[in-house]
Amino acid sequence: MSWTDERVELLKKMWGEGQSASQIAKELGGVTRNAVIGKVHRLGLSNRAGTGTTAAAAAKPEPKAKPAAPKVEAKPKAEAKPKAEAKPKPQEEPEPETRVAVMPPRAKIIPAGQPLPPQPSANEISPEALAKVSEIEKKAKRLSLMELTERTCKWPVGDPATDDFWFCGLPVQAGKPYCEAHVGVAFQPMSSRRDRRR
DNA sequence: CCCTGATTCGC
DNA sequence: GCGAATCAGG
Repeated sequence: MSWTDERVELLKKMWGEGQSASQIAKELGGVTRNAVIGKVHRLGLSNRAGTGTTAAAAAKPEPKAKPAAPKVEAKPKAEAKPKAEAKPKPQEEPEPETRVAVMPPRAKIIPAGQPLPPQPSANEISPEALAKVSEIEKKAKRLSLMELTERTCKWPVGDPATDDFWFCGLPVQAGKPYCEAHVGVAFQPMSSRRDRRR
């Protein structure tokens, strides 16, 4: 397969949308994610706004290899811009807090004598997410605490005080503590806080 | 172990 | 220019 205009265009589009290289490769077909990444670099559109990976490591090559490269590398580079240099960037805050963290079902610890706090956000989880969870819990591996590993979902199910307690144990993804379904419950997009008459 | 992107270098 | 191999991080 070669990089036709169409394919490059799709690559640019998807990359711009934040799709991963592997996803793009899958979509394009006939290429590996390495090919996609290589192309992305050649196109010069590498760094997307911080894709959480090796930005730092990228900046420090040459642990070995490449012996001689006596580049004179003089860089006068008198880049004088006549006007309009200042980039209007008052918007510095990258965290529009589109998500609301909801605590996992832990044992209720309520201060004695206190009325129940209104629990502003710990309720009203989207029906889809809940359905997904009930569905997923059928497939759950029901691991015990000691069976949990780095890549098993640590979502607790049941009452810790009884035998009927276990952890989901399904595969987690990319450093998250929970499986896909439980991540969906733990991190609610604020948009899902739709008004639901109670 | 799964994933991510980055870099190198023979082709 | 291409991309597999490798690296580095989550």
